[in-house]
Amino acid sequence: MAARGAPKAETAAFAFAQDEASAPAQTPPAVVYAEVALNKPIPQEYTYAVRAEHAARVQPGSRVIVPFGSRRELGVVVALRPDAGGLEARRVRAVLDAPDAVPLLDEQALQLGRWMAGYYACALGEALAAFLPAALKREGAARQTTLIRAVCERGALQELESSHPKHHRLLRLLLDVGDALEIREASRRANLSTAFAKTLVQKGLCVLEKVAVETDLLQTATSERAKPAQLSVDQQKALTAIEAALHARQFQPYLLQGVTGSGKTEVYLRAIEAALAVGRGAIAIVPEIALTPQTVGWFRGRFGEVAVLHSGMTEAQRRDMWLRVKQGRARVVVGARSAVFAPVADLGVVVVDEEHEPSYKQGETPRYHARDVAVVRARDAHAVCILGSATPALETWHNAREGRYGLLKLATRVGGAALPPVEVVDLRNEPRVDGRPALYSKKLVYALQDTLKKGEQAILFINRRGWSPTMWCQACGETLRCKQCDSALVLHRRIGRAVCHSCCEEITPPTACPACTAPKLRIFGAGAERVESELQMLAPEARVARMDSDTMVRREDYERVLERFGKRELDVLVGTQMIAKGLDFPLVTLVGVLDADAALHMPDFRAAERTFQLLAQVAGRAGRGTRAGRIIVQSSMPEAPVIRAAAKHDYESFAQAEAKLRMELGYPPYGKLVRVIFEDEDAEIARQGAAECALVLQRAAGNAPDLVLLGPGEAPIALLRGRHRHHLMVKARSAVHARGAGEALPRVRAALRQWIADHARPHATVDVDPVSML
DNA sequence: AGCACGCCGACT
DNA sequence: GTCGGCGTGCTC
Repeated sequence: MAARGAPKAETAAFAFAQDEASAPAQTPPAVVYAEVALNKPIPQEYTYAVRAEHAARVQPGSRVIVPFGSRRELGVVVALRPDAGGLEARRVRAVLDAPDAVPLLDEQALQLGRWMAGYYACALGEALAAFLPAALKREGAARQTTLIRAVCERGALQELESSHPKHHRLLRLLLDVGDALEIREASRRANLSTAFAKTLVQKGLCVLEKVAVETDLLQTATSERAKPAQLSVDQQKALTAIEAALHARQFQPYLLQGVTGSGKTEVYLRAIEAALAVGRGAIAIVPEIALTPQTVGWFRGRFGEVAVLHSGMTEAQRRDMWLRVKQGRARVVVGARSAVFAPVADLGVVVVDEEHEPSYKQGETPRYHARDVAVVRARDAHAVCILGSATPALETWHNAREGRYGLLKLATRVGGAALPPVEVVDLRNEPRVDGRPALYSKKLVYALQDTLKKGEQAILFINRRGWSPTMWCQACGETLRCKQCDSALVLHRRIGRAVCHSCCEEITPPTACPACTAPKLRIFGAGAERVESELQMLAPEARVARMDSDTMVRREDYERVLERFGKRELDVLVGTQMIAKGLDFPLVTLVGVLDADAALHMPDFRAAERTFQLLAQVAGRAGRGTRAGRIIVQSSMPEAPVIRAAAKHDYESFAQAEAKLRMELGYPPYGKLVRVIFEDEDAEIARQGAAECALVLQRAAGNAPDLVLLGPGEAPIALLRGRHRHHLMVKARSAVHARGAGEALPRVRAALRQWIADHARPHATVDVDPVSML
């Protein structure tokens, strides 16, 4: 909420003196006072006087411009009061402006914001900032956006390569896109500030374009999805339950569990239809990666006026969409994570598709989980919340089992196609190449050749970008690491650079070991780039495309590749996460997972769950047509229970086994986690801060039963962007199961808040219900 | 988070 | 002598 146009030379003292001098004589008196929440990590609201001229426009939920120190800030009014609440009158400053004729946030939004601030331990203003599109968080709504376009040849890259690596990265992105990009968007994608874009313009390599783009990028897409005349028995049952709750105006969360192809989407669409029929609105959130024109098209095709909120849109477009919803011109919203906050009046249905997706957790403040916000929002609105998944998060599974969520199961695939069998290949038994397991097992190679011979298609999945994730020196054993992050650099051959996947920083790969100067670095391991390349050697005649965030720079790239794949102009898709979801091609009869263990090795109690979900999702891509499918999963630990359960498509037995472990260890859903991350440029300060804070928390906890402090210790990513990281974890048994934790946890949280308030360094971040432990 | 104020080291 | 480092404290 940085306000623009702040008076340049005005100091705090000067502004204060001026207010004071003019207040009694000339300024009209305040008619009311406003509590204003600012988007800053200050656990407090501020009181401002409201003069008569602004009174009508200053309501709870209104945005206001206020003086704050020496600056102007945009904040949100969270309450009005008749007096300044015992605050010394001369210390109260006045609201400068109120831009909205009508409050942008309603009472329910403020209530949800308060819940978020309390639950996720952030300031109210930070929570409320999540409700507004970026363009409305700044003073003076932008009527136009600035786009940047590269106007040079690729040759210009070379000059920047070693001297200005950041400019090089940004310019390459722009050249790859080959089109104008919003300046903010381009900078965000290159993980840079907008300053670098401006330098490129100054050098004459790029130009800026001011455009008043108001059109919806995805508007053109309406994909027909035939409305089935008849629902399956399970679908009908689910819908009947949903409609009953909807008509009773009763809060009801549901877990809608069904494998891919079982018809969850049709249930969402009918539920939304039912909400509209009784005059209520609806929100559907889907993982960012699944928010394709096709998905949006299903909703547009059925409902016509659908607002889409998506990160691929410009700020102006998102602002317009948001306002369209606010004005009630669109009653159905489809969007990614942040769309849970869409200002839909009289919400009847909230859908969270693929509710287990970790991307629903926001990585920055406010660190909310969109699925959990959806449930709370539905509760406040007396709405139905539908959480859909084939492989629910264990938390959701548990809630359904305990009866807190209704369970709606879709048992069969529509059309009755059976899930194809999974064949697990033990990589340890494969002949070694260079002392390392081969990338492709013999079984996978044969299956691929067979598939190609039959004119069918295949999908190969590897959960890593780039060519090779490790470059190491045989002489001294060192691996090449990012200086800023300490994580291993990944070789990307196409661009000929070594890239840090943590901070996006990249270097030209050195020819000699930086540590011991031995002349050669060896390459070890594989990413999508290498998988693709090796495939070309194994099956030279195969027409292959790679889909990962390196090759899919533009939205159109993605669409075009899928279109070609659908038209059988391609035989094999190689890709990362990006191809794990949603693809529905009847001629795909083979799915290969090259390294099923990758996710299992993550330092995370959810590693097994992730692995299961990933395998199930990828497996769902095969055999969707009439021909039988095959799934080949390569693993170095095929006896692991997760792999075995995944091979049998047996979610329930996996969930039960996993639940047992979680219960024993007190992890979610049987316990609650709060993670605190301590960061500082100085490793010692980070370490000591963590240790000291841990001690304070331990004291606050006393010897409460069922409340455990884990750590402190180095975070798995111990160095990120030049900041050393330590962390600790508070683990509390769920109140239902525990005695004592109910009181101890709030006590610990209060102590934590206090400690953070008292210490500027190291910087501490609180992550409630963390989803990543890195 | 900014940002101003305030107190100690290497420069014209 | 001063410019500038970043610790500390405040913002209605």
